[in-house]
Amino acid sequence: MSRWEPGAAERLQAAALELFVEHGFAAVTVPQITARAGLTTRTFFRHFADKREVLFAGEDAVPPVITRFFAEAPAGLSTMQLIERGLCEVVAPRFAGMRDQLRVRREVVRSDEGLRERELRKGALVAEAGAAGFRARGLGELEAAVAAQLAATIIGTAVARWLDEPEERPLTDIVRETIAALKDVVQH
Amino acid sequence: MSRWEPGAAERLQAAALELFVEHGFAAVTVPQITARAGLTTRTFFRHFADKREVLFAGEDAVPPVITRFFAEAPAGLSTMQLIERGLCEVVAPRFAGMRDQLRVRREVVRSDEGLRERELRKGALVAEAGAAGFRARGLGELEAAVAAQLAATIIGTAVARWLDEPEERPLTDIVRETIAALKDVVQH
DNA sequence: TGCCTGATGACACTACATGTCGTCAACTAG
DNA sequence: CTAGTTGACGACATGTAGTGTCATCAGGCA
Repeated sequence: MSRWEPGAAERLQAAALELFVEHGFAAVTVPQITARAGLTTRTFFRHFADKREVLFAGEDAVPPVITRFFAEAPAGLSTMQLIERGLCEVVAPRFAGMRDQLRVRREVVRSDEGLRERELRKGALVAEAGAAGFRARGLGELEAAVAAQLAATIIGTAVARWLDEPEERPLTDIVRETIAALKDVVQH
Repeated sequence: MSRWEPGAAERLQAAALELFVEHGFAAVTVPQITARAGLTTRTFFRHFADKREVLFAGEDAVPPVITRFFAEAPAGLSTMQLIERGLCEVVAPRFAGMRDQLRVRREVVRSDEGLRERELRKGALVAEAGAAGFRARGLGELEAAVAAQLAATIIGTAVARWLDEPEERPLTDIVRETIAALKDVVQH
């Protein structure tokens, strides 16, 4: 048996989310979180770089997934085909079954400017991984940057709509609708 | 004659930028900034919500400009025409003559994650103003959100390239190149 | 002359974040 | 079986960001 209960980071995340929902992000202090998790303040900052990060841990795993997708994707696909495949086969499945949880989390993030900033930064890191992937496939700097931003726009908009709708339907459907809307906007 | 030297906010901005360039954003404390500007710490936070904001004050003026552009734009333009006009006639001129200054500022922002986050947030606020404008012109929720994100992608990518290039050339040219690249990516 | 307004100074205080050291279970080598 | 090592955590100290509150005083106004 261990000297401490295992899963410190997970306990901190759970305690933090509970408290944020109950009292709002700004009103919750780190000592309150650690008290609920049975740990000390110092330990919180060993697991998370700052108070906001406790809501985003795990998203660091996404960029490597993007990189792997590009490495494994078959050659000969057009940029937009690559985006659609990547979003529908790699990104969207990661959200499956998490809709309710994400809706809760989104309410917390929405309520605080600082959290919104962090969310944007995490998205930018994912987009940067995408841009690197496109460059690796031979796209020019400009085209790669644009393509990655397009992908980020599509998935961001699609997920927002997916969470907004009262009834859940497949995220991949919404991704494809968003791509269609984007093509429509660009073409006219 | 006034009891204090006028232009407190401007002095604080100038002092802050100087110090950030000299020592890096993280290494500079607010008391150091206010000492150079001849003010107190408390006064700094009266003018700027936080330490980062001193680099972004003034960008709050952009969303109203976007809103006005949409109100005054002639009817009958397609979405992409509207984006090109808005970026070339309203947004790009605001950057004219500021290239060297923006390059300095960008180096500072690049060096700090927190500043990058704030920059993304400011961009998101501008994009939201754009989305509202498109909605006001009759676009659906999804199309408006996508269109605004496209505009943000175009201007963001274009400005980055404008600042990267060794020789300065018209930002509007680069905007049009970026739009062309985007259409090319989407069409294939 | 006297009142009001607004920007600033002065001071106190909370919370976030970090550096450093001590502790002790679990693991590892011989 | 033992000695040394590792790693997660607690305990303590400290620095910086950010806020609330009240005092001060030049300039405007009646």
